[in-house]
Amino acid sequence: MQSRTPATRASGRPRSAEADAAILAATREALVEQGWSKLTLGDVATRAGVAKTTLYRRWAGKNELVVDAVAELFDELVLPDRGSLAADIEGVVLQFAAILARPEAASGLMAVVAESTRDDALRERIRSSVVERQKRLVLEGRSRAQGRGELPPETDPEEAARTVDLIFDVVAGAVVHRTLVSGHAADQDWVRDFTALLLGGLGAETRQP
Amino acid sequence: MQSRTPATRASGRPRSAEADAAILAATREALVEQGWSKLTLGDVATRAGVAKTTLYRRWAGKNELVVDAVAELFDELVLPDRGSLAADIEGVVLQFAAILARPEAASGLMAVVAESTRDDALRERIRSSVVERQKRLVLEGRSRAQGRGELPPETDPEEAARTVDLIFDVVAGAVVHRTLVSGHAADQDWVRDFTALLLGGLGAETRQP
DNA sequence: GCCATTACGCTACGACTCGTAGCGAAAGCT
DNA sequence: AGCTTTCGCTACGAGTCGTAGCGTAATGGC
Repeated sequence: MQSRTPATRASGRPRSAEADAAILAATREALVEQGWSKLTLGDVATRAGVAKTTLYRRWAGKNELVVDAVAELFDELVLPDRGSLAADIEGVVLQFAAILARPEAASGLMAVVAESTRDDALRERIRSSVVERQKRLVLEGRSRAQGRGELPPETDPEEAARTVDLIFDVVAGAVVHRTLVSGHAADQDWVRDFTALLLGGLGAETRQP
Repeated sequence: MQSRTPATRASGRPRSAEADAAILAATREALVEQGWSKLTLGDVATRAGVAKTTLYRRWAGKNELVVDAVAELFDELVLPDRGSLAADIEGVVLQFAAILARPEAASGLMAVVAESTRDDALRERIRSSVVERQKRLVLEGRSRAQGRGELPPETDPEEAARTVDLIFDVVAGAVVHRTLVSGHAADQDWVRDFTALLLGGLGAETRQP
C-alpha cells in the first residue's frame, strides 16, 4: 500500500482499515461505471462512505489510488504445477487474461501506465506492486521447467536475467495487446496458439499444427 | 481524419487545412509538456492560434483529438526489403520502437487505449487509424518471407489470418510493454533477442546464442 | 456584384471538479 | 484524566468544461 506501518508513530487514533478497503473497493466500482477519466475522488469518497478529506490524507492523487486499487486484483495470481512448461504457461496466461478482462483492471491499468510515462515515482509504484508480482511467476515457471529438463540450466546469470525480462515483456505485452488494442478475448484457443508460438517459434508455428 | 470530405456540402467557407495541421501539432506539443491528464483543449487552442470553439467544431473531445494527433506519427512506418525475414522483423520493430519512444506517442496512445475500453467508437478509430496501418507491414513481411522460402505458403486462409493477428499482438505488445511498463528502451540488442525468440522459440533462444 | 452558406474569432456563461483550510468530535495510547 | 492523531463536515478560490451568441471572413452560385 502507501505509507503503511508508521513505525515512528504509535499514539493517537489509528487509521481505519475498513476505510482503506472501502475506498479501494469503491475505486474499482467507480472505474467500472465511470472509467478513468470521468472518475472523481469526490465520487469515490461518497461511494466509500468517507469524507473526501480522508481520501486526500491517504493518497496523493487519482493515479496512486488507482494503482493500489488495481494492484489488489493481481493478488490472486498463482502458478499451480500443471506438469509441463507449455501447460504452466497456458495456465498463467489464462489467469492474467482473466484479470485483464475485468473492466476495472483494463481501464485503470492502462491509464496509470500512460500517466507513468511522465512520473517516475508512479512508474516505480506500478512496477513494485503489479509487475514484480507477475515476474516471480515467470522465474518459478522457468525453475520448474529446468527441473523437468525442458529448459537447460542457465550458465550466464546476466543473460538469464535478460531472457526472463524478454519473456515477461512478450507474454504480458501480447495478452495486453490482444485484449485491449485488438479488442478480442485472450481465450483458450488463442492462448494455445500463443504458447505454441512462444515455445516453437515462428517456423514451428506455421510449419505444422 | 474525422469528418473529412463533406461530400454533400460544397458551398460556404471551407475549413482551414492549416488550422487542422496546427491543432494536431499543438496537441502533440502539449502532450509532451503536460501529459494526457493535464492536457486541456483551451491550451491546445491557444498554442495552435485558433479559437477554442473551432476546436470543438472539429473534434468531439480530447480522446478523438489525441488519436488523430498520434496517428500521424505512424505515417512514417515503412518496410524496406532487408533481404531476410529476421532482418525485416528487426527493421520494423526498431521503427515501431522509435515512434513509441517519443513521449507524445507513449502517453497519448496508452491513454486513449485506456479510454477505448469504455468507448467502442474510439476503439474503432484507433484500430483503423493506427493499428491497421501496422498490420499491413506484417502481411507484407510474411509475403516476402514466403517468396524467399523462409515461410511456407498458407493453406487455410482463416488459419493464416489468425496467425497474422497473433504475430501482430506479440510484436506490438512486446515492444509496448518493454517501453512503457518495464521502462527500458527497445534498443538494437533487445530487438535482436526478441527476433531470435520470435523465430526460434523459447527452446532455441535458451539453447544457444 | 450580390447573396446564401459555412467557418472563424471572440466573449461570456453556468456547471463541475479540484485540492485545501478550518473546525469540533471521535478513538486510540500512557 | 491528558495527549495525539484521525475523522467528518463545511466552505472556499481556482481552474476547466462545453456551449451559446454575435459579428466577421471566405467561399460558391446566380
